[in-house]
Amino acid sequence: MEGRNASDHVLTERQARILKAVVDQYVRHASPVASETLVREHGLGVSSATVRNELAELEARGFICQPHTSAGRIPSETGYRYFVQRLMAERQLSRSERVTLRHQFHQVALVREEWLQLAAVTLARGVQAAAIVTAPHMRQSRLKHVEAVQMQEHLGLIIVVLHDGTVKQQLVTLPDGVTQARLSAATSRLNPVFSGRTRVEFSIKVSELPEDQPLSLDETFVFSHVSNIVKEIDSRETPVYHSGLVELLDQPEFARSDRARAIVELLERPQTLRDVLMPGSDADLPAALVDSNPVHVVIGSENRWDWMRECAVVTSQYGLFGELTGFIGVLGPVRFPYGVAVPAVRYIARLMTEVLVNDWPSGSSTRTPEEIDRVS
Amino acid sequence: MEGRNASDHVLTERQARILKAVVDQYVRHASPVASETLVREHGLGVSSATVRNELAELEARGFICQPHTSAGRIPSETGYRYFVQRLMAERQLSRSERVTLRHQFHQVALVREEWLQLAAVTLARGVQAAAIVTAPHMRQSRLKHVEAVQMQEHLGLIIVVLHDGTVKQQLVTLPDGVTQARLSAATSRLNPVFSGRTRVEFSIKVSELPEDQPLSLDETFVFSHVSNIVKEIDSRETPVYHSGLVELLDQPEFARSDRARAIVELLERPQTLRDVLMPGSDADLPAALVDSNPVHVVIGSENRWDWMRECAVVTSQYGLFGELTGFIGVLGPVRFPYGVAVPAVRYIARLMTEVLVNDWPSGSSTRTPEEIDRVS
DNA sequence: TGTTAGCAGTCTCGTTTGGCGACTGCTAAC
DNA sequence: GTTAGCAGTCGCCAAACGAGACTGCTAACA
Repeated sequence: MEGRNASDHVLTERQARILKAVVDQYVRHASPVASETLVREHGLGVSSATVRNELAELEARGFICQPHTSAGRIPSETGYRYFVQRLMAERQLSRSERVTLRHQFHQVALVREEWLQLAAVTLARGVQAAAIVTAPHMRQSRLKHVEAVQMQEHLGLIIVVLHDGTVKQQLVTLPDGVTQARLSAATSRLNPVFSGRTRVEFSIKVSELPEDQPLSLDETFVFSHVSNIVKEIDSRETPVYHSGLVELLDQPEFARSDRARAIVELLERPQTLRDVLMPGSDADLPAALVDSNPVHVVIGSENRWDWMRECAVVTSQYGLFGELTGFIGVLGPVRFPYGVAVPAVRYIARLMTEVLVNDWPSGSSTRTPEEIDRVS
Repeated sequence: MEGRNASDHVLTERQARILKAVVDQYVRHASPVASETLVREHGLGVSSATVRNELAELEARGFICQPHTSAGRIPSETGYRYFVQRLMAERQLSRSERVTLRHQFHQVALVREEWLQLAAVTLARGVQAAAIVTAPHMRQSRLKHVEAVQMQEHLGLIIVVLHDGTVKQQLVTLPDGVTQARLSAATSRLNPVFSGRTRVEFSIKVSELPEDQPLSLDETFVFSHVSNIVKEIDSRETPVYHSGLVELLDQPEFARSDRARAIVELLERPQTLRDVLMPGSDADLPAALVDSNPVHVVIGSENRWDWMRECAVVTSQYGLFGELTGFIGVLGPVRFPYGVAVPAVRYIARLMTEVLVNDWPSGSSTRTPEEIDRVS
């Protein structure tokens, strides 16, 4: 081991070809790859001895390593990282795949739960790994409309509709003598105050009412309940959907039952999943990656948690940035088909943004599907 | 092997004690139990040789078996079945456990999703196995109330409230010129027709309107959308919640990765989960079990599917029978702590029924918590 | 007739051993 | 700089072995 490392200088073209071949081969077959195999299956045009010399060089510089003396080589994390940034061929989705996907997505776009579940299932199947999707979330919910319905003598239902399409209802106990008419009167005066405002904003608005028009008892009753409901929505964690646990368990890395257990435990904990999806601060990333809708790749020990050093994640964000956004990602072993995962995550994120923008009530953008396909 | 079998005659009291000891011991330690161990840890008051003789008898009659010649005994399915029906000591929940549980359940009773998830998590933790819960489901939804809200010029939201507390909304495209006032007019005429009726009933009611008061265009518009929404609810599968996959994977039976895979695949398929929970026809069960809220125990090859012959399930139904019901159950290996699972499932089912009856809008029963505790 | 001690017999499981095969690194020739 | 050839290393696997765990049986005993 000399003091050289990956950043000393770039790889020769042949070294790069060999490294790429090693990664491709290992990702496919999950067992250390031999020099012989490389020349046989990757048409390198040189003998295995030459390849062995190059492999020794690549190993000395930290791109690959040997599990033991007489085994083939496997990529190191440095090797994967170099592969992802410079060598990887992204496998684009075919035109017909994209048409099918868009069709499916728009079809279920209005049922939030199914829509997000579809995204997770699609990603998981496409990449053969576990996919995770968080629901789109507004930093501060804006109200659209409020209804109050009397259901029995003392039982009412308050329904809150948000700008992002969320509908939330809560059963409440009604004071004596409250009727549907009184509830309707209250909501019809409150709705103009609520509409388009966040929780804090409408609290202020109510406190600014002229002294000669204070809220009636009924109105105060509805107002306080609505305020509580919205408060709860704002503080609540967005739901997380996932799919593809089976695909993950099929990978040899998770055949050992303790690893399987760890993965299952991870996927059963929504809070941890959310943490996995949220990238760290973008500050330390090269500016080129930050511009629009970047796809983040985190490999092995680059993860924030030690227990994830055997895993890789590919994540992205979708939606209207700073407004209504969610996260999606795929999770797999470090030996991960990055060339499939990265474009898949990128495309699904674009597609979800498109659906959010065009099919949801608060949408205002008019980008067409064709435009989106062209950039992706 | 002689022609004798379990039903020839009952076991002697000592044989029963020994069988019970074998099951208890095996359920706890998951390894074949030896005659020596039985006398040492279960105070049988006879020598191991005597126990060996009895074990030979029990084996001849099919209650236990040997994995191989020089191993201890493990219960056969017949053995487990006999244990469950005649020997099992049900471990009742303590008073404080029950108080805590009821408190938790009532606290989240109004948020359906959390309530069902809580049931699954509680069961899974209590039994150390996987728990499955289906949402309560009405055979035919009855409407309570309908709202139609204009959100943008051509965008409306139709909100349907059902008797069982379900709220379902759908975005619709509004015809030209429709206003909030016209929508409100339509719903205020339709609500009396809808209220308390099933989908089929209100279709009939509408067709019976006098000729001089036909539905207006707006009313027809709302009516057809409501009809579709309810139709979809009626035909839709109820959601299924589950928990405890990790607990299951910790059992030695599922250490082998192919078995783990099978279980994970099962739990990821809602439709299969529903099938697992629904008991077969009750017709072939002894009448004593059918009376009220029976707990079903299905062991190994008694299951309807061959791939579940390594599993046992303990299930029950909750809710208002024939009206608004759901299913709950726990799933584990055949080596299952039936003595814990059966009372746990029974109690949670009672508790869920209680919550459904007292905290939900359509409730009418007035059974008190104390009464429920007394019978359980 | 039922119970018990003692013992031979059987089978699993963990460990050891040895051979095979898969690669590599090195050397020397081209 | 490239290649053939070869010695050396190590994981993997199957066979062999010994220890340990229980049983079933036999014969003695209450």
